[in-house]
Amino acid sequence: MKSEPSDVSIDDLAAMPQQTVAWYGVRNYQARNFMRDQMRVGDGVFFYHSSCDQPGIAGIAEVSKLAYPDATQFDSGNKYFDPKATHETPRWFNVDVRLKKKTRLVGIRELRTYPELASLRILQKGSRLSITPVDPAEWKFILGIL
DNA sequence: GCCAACGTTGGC
DNA sequence: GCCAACGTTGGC
Repeated sequence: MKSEPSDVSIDDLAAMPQQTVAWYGVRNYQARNFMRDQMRVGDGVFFYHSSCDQPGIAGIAEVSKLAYPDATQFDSGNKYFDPKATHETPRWFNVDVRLKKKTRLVGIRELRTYPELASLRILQKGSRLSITPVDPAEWKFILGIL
């Protein structure tokens, strides 16, 4: 899961109550569907810093709450407000994510050097999705290089 | 700041 | 349903 550290960094997450953050503001249908349809409590998450000086994996987290409606879609003063969303039929969801541990920063450049990660979604050309699945083999491999 | 690669919008 | 125009993402 990508986060801009200027918004929420791994250290910000560590400082939050229960070291948990609601993953609000996702306004992409594919990313939403991953959260809503596939992510389950206890699923592992790589916390990735994007759009910053040192993009890369900054820590490990886990899903701590199943998908639920993203409150920001109903707030007309919020930048993530969606006039087409209603409480009856919410359009956007978020999960809660809890920090497991901060790791060394594994930069995207380093990630690209491993043949084992050649098909990692985030490394594919044109991949802009903020939430992407990680294969079990990729997950294990990355754990091994931390 | 650039720009490739997407996603979304809206007229037709 | 097509597709041009526009907006966004995100590494560099």
